[in-house]
Amino acid sequence: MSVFCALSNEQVEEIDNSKGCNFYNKGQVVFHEGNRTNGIYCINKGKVKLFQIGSEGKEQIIRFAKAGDVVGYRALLSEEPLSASATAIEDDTTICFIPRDQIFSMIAQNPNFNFKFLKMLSHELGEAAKIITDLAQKPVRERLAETLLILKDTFELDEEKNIQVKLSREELANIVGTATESVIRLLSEFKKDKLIAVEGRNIKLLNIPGLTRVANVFE
Amino acid sequence: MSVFCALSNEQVEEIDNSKGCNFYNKGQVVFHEGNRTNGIYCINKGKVKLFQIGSEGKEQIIRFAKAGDVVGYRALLSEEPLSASATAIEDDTTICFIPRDQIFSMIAQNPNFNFKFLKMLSHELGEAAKIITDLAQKPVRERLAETLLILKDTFELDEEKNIQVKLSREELANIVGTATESVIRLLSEFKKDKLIAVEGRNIKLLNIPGLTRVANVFE
DNA sequence: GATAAAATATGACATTAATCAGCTAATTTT
DNA sequence: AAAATTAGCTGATTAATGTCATATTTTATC
Repeated sequence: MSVFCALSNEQVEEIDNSKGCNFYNKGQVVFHEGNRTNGIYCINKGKVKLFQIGSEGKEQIIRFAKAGDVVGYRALLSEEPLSASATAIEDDTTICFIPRDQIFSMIAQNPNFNFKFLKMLSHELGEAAKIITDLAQKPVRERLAETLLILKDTFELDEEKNIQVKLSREELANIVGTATESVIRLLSEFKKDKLIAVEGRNIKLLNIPGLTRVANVFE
Repeated sequence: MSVFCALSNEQVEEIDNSKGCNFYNKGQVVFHEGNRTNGIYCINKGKVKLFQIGSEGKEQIIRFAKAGDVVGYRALLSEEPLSASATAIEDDTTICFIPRDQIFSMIAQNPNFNFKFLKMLSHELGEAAKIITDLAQKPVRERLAETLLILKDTFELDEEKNIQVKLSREELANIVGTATESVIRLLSEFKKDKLIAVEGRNIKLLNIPGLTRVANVFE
């Protein structure tokens, strides 16, 4: 549920008047880690990945955002530089920029909007803690299975159980925190075990309970 | 800087009247992962560790809190169960509980207090993202060096450069995400390289630039 | 202060996963 | 359409780190 559903009609209109929309093709940069931001970005259409560059120059994907999601709010609210870069992972991704003052005045005026932000941030923080525990404790195989399940929850499956996002093997590796080759090998294992079907970048989840077992998730 | 410095004198007094303070000895549980919380916990004195239990029953330390810090706010604000457990890591740790209604009404009444929370949450989220990237990409040796530097920033050094917190090798391993034996071996390596001195649970940082180099941190 | 228990230390070994190399398939560019 | 680039795949090898066994030291308990 978007933070903006907390706004009144007038407030939505106010935002509509001040916001600027931009189009991005796959691979185009929305914002860059380390820069300052002066507002937040709302995904209207398409998908983006948020990632940091580690000390060896390797990309680490922190999270994804899709239509209805907001990115860049962390840096705005903490008044720190952007902690991650964002790039579109689909063509025709449409993103609106809402300037800082708009956001701050609405937080001040509208308690609901404010609580939505508090809730969103604290929820994200809980998700981050789970990821930390998994990265620290689970082997690669389990983390990959879990990543597939998280992608399912984030982007949903179509009628044929395909995860509704297309990622390269390398990008999957950059979520899981492993080498591209390991992802390739493990995906074929999952395929052999009839847990998934793979066609290029299309991944079909054939056996979700099975994947959940591999991921060793119990919630 | 504590969130409470945003409060007026009357508000501080109001909290003082409603809050309940408790004492905890080393090892005692402040709250338990999975439970609901109905307020937040302010550390008055002492130190606590926040941790999750991973799927194999292993503890993963997510963060620490010391006098002036607040814990339990994530679960309160997200209206989710507590994502971590908290236990005291020092004797005579004193913690006050501030009930939910107090907090929510102050957030609503006092924009400064509100922004402090937004800032604290979004800052934490940025720290979590860094930890994720490090866990995913850095080898154990670098992560241990970095952990020592983070402990230094959190708890500071005394006049003799000792980190002002006492942790077991196992606890260090549960921050780094490694085996206790690996921590033991790496600490002796660091000792041999004159980066640190170790006396029981006392760790002296002899060469911070050296440790920074090992941790491969560039900020 | 003796005994038990827990924490720390060390070595040998097993396992996981990264790296490297080479090869094939798929895209993109010209 | 050919050439070039990128992505995906596979096998062999190496390096990192976890596990297990055992010894030693420290701390807690009686």
